Amino acid sequence: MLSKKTKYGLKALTYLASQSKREPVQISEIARHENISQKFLESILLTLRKTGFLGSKKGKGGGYYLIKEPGEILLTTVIRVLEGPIAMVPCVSLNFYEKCDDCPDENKCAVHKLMLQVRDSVLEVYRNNTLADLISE
Amino acid sequence: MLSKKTKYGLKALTYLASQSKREPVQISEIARHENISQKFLESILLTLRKTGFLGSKKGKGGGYYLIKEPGEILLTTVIRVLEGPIAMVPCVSLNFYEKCDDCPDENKCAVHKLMLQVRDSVLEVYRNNTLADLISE
DNA sequence: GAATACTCTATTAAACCGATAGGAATTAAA
DNA sequence: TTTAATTCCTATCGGTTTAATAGAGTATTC
Repeated sequence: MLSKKTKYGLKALTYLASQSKREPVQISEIARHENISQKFLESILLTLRKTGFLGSKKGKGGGYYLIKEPGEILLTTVIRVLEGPIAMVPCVSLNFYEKCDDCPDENKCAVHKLMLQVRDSVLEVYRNNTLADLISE
Repeated sequence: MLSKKTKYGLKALTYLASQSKREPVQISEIARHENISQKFLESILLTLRKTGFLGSKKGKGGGYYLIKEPGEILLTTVIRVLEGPIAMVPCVSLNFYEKCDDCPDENKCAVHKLMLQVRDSVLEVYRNNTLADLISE
């Protein structure tokens, strides 16, 4: 299941991407427009800023804005920041690899074999999509 | 993340599938061979029996066994039983569809658009694999 | 009838998730 | 210079899920 954090984060990003101008948009506006709990959204936008997707401006007239072009923001990176590993098991994760406790030999493991395929096919989807692709015309 | 339930279930199924004879295999043997908590595995095998993948025999010499050929067992069905929906959001699920509370229009939703693609690509992987494909030669 | 092994229900501990609270820091405008 | 608006940060909470365990119950074989 996709966490609400990721879901809300993606929605907020696309909302920002669909703005005609790159000017600060307030949390409250995004929350209202996307039906998201404002306080929860706060924490999400904060991590998106700390991880380099958003810029922010404090104080009156402040808000959040994209600091890259939507076409340059790959979904792989967004998902990894918000949701964590793309792989469904750590033993097939590219960025968060961990060996299984059980499982003496990965190459003979059915789960490993299957989840490798899943990882690759999901990864391809994410790699083929930027934020720009998600904005509906 | 894949739950341990699904992981263990898949391992148990492939272990049973790799048996030369379709004779009952005891829970304890599977648990030992795959490094799984026996009690936990018990409940998993029980649901696999109730959902038509396994047969069982009680008493001495009893155990669990496959009741279909490994080549006939699609991963889609196994995953749905053990893990639940394949889709990452209910609004793109084929078998467990639910509308989102937020989100006035699915067709304009970025998350929906993306997760549709993910669902399709994952589904293709599961559809192209049977239990037989997961057994290492 | 005794041993074996599946069946079922209940409980637990830990982890995670979504949401909330409250105040500190910063900025713009009056 | 004061006030209002807004992000920033930390802490916490209730609920749910997960993985595992315990133990009694039931069926079968030898």
